[in-house]
Amino acid sequence: MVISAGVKGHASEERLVITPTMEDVAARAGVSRALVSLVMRGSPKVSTRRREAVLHAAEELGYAPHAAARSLASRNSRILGVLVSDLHNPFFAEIIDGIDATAHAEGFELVINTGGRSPARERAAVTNLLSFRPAGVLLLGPAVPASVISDAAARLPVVLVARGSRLASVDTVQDHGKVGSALAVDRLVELGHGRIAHFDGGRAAQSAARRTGYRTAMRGHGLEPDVIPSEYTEVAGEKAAAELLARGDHLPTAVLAANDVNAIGAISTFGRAGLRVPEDISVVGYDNTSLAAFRHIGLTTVDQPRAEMGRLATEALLQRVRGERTTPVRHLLRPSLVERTTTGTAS
Amino acid sequence: MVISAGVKGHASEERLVITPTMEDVAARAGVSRALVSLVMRGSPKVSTRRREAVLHAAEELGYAPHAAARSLASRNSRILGVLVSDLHNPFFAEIIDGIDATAHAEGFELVINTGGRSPARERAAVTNLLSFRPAGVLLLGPAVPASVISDAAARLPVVLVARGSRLASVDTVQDHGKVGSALAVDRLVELGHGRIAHFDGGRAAQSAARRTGYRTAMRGHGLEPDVIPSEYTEVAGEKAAAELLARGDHLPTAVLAANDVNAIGAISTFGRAGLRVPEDISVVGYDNTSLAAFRHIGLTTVDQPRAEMGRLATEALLQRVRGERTTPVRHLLRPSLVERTTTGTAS
DNA sequence: ATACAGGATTGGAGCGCTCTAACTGGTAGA
DNA sequence: TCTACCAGTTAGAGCGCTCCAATCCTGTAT
Repeated sequence: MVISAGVKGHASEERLVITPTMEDVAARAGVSRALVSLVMRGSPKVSTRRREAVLHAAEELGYAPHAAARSLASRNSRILGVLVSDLHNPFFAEIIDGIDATAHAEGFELVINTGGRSPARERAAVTNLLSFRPAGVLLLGPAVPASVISDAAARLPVVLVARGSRLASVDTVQDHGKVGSALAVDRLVELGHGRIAHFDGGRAAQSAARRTGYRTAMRGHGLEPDVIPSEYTEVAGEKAAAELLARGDHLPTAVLAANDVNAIGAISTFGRAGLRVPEDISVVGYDNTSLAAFRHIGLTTVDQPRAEMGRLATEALLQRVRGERTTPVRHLLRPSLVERTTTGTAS
Repeated sequence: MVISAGVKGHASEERLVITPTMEDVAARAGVSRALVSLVMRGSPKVSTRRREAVLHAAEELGYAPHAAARSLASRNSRILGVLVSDLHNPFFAEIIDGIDATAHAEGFELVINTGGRSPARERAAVTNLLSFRPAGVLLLGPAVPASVISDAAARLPVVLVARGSRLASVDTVQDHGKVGSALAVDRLVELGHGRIAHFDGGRAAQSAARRTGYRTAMRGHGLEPDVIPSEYTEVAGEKAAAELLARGDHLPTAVLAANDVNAIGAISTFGRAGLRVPEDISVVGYDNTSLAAFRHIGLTTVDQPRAEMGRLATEALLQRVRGERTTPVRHLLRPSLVERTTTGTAS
């Protein structure tokens, strides 16, 4: 049986501490640990004299609060978990950019995990994320079954980006693909185009919405839709363009591509075939990736406000975290058309 | 004075616990908390019967260990801190991709922080990162003063990516800019080029190495270096190309641009001036961003293996974390030339 | 001088976990 | 029968912090 314990000691010894604790700062400033805690949390009920003494001591020791200890003791965390289905995809990178800015402005840190496009790995990633007991999580384009999402949502606030949900406990942020396509079609019609083809994105995310929007808009103008199955890649864009060219005469005068990369593929095929863009054929992309902005390319495209999506998702999450809202929010972002040099009046 | 404390109680009550703790699992499995801890850490010294009982109880309760409590108690963490000077830049996004893969394979999680190109914000970000008491930190292209780096390195393993250091306590991972430039020059000379200009990257990172490599290689071939000050942007590339054109006759037959984006700017200016690439002038980029690979662009460029850099950086960091090495490592990655369609024989 | 208010400060318990040392109940050797 | 041993298990302290309640001031009113 230990008789005399209690001599904490290490704080009073003036040896160099590798990673100082609150106790060390308190000893150096000649105050209690609790007071240091108050100062570190910016409490107003500390006298100026003590506050300065504490800050000075902390500075000298190079002290920074231990986040894990802090969140353990306070039973809440300043961490937001982020699951990205694919970090490689710049689309998500730019959304994270928006999340990052908003979260940091509100004093939250990000713990980022990737799913690598595999539902099994994503599931593990979610469990991992939850082990940090974050204040909430943001799932970017997750491929996990809905049950994983509802389980998580039962424990903490969850926001889905680029994926829908019917759960009342989760918020969602997506772009309005139908509107985006319609925007492009409307403008092309305005420019005098009547034969407008659409290269679609196959079974990939958002593809159906864009296709439907295209069809509806065409019919609204009394025009016949002309969908050519394609994919979200450059090669698929080249292939779809080649199919179009193989028709011979009566070519469309404009193409709404599946996305930017697909549009660029189409443009190179048209170019090799001797067609000038936009004089002979107009091309519109989708996403407004940084790619589209290069003068060398100058792609007219539908802008999907990715950073904005990140911001909205984070704000929605923080509202739940703070308990300001319990009803679900469904953000459907309004896309906009960015006109550059690949569109012109119909020939 | 409290006489009878000790009745923790909450574990034995069978009510639904929102976020179960080890205590809850122990109560349900009919064992001690310590045993649950052993099971969760995969200790071999637990009987099969108990192990299964514990895992079963954990499964039923949906229990996952609390990472913060775990790292607080064990005094070490499974977190790696990552500071990105600019998440917006795809160059870093791809490096993070490599870091992410390696770290997760080794069971580490990433806490990512951005500096937003401002040394002051980066400094704050480093402090923030350290508050998580990560096992180590990776600084990607940091702009902070060297003192911040050495302070951090005094506390934990630090690896610098895309920045050099003389500190024995930090490892560095960079690409060998001199070699990359030389590679491009050598190949151009092989193609018969004699007048090769270089648009440089000004004061930005890696710029000096690339410039020096260019100069040395040129002199090695008995050729006169011709450096035109520029920057890592498309606009700067356009401007440098215009300067070149303004010289009138005796134009170079090839240009080694500062980077890919700079090269694309140069190509558009050349194109507008009626020069064909590569028939009239060859252009080589640097970085091999995804941009360069587009067939529409087909840029010949020097490849910098970004994912590989992320992997090497993470491995170096983990070696230090595990105490396997204390001597510094300086990775100088060997770049390679990727030939596409913007280079040809000298006219 | 005495009481009191209210701001400033502090002790101590406890967050969920790990880790050491100690304990348990067999089993085997003397 | 006694001791030794060992795999399996557990109690208890403590990681660095927050938060509550209790205590200590200091100035002002009485």
